[in-house]
Amino acid sequence: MDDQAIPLDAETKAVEMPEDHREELRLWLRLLTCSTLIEGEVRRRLRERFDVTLPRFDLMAQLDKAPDGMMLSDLSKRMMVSNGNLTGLVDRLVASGHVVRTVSPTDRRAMVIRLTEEGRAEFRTMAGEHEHWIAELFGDLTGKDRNDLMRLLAKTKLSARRAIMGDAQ
Amino acid sequence: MDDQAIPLDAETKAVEMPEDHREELRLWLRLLTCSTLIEGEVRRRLRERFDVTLPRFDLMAQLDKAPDGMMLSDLSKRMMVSNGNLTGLVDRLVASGHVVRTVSPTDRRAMVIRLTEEGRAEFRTMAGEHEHWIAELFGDLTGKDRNDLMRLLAKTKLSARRAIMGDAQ
DNA sequence: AAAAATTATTTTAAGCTTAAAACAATAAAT
DNA sequence: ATTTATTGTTTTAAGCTTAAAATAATTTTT
Repeated sequence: MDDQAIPLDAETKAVEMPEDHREELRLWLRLLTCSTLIEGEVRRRLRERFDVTLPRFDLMAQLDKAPDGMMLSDLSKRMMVSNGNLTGLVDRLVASGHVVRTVSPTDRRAMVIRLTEEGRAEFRTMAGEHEHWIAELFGDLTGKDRNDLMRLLAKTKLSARRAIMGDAQ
Repeated sequence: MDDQAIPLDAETKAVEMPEDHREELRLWLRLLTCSTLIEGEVRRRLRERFDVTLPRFDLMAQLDKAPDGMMLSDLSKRMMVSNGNLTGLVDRLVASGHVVRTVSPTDRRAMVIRLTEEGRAEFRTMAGEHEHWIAELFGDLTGKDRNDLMRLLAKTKLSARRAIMGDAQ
């Protein structure tokens, strides 16, 4: 709409007239700063308090929601990380006794990953504290702030998805 | 304030009465999803289009704003990454001819990192496209959306900082 | 001025992460 | 039924990332 505010003749139109997207850029950088800041602190506390890494915690969080376990490829989609990444992560969590890896009975390619009893118990303890950390980190936001932010981030998520995947699918 | 809505007798008070912070948790996960989604796409396009990694791009973006270069430790603070991380990153950017590393004339401990002419030219090209990608990714947000989101993220950033550093300093 | 503390950077070890290639099993097409 | 394509996982190579320890120079304290 700004483009139409000032009438342009044919010559002026032909000249490269780059739109200014600094506002969107600042928005993106601020979003990134927020998540980096919070993620870094969560990572630090998880290590300090439970000697666990954030990726391990995230993986266990996914499995905690799936009592019957999850396929590695589903984990990959949910966590938005590569399959190869998960292979190593699961290796280490198997080694530490937090999860088990079994071959799917219906598909011999697929691996089903499941929390062990100990893994689940340990995760629940960590998750309890984690929830308080998050509440503390977002503590200055009012209920309305959180609501508004939630809505705007939902819209942002959809916008990004559309830009990434195209409107198709 | 919710705690005071229902009067509790001494006995009830003594029982563990955990507050529910699932709302904040969902907010955090949504924020993280947004930044992971966008960051992943930017990373993918930088590689595809310019064969460059996001950390390299970020480092050059900082240097582009500092014509006289920056100290490694300042870079570290700005980018919110460890010093050790930067040492390797700078190594690789020196090897590819994008930046130069010089000892500070005023402090023999300090390294000043600067873009080369080629590095700056290449960065400017990439930054131009990058700005369009971001605009596209946030394309479904209205001007008001962007404004509101900007404000809420500013508040979130302050809230997180307070929680991390404490009110002091 | 010498000792102690701080600041700036690098090194190290371990783990995280990705993209791309390889492998293996299932599903679809002929 | 065989070929072809797809799907699920692992491996590989390179790079990113951190925390902690080590090194070196500056600043502060005594």
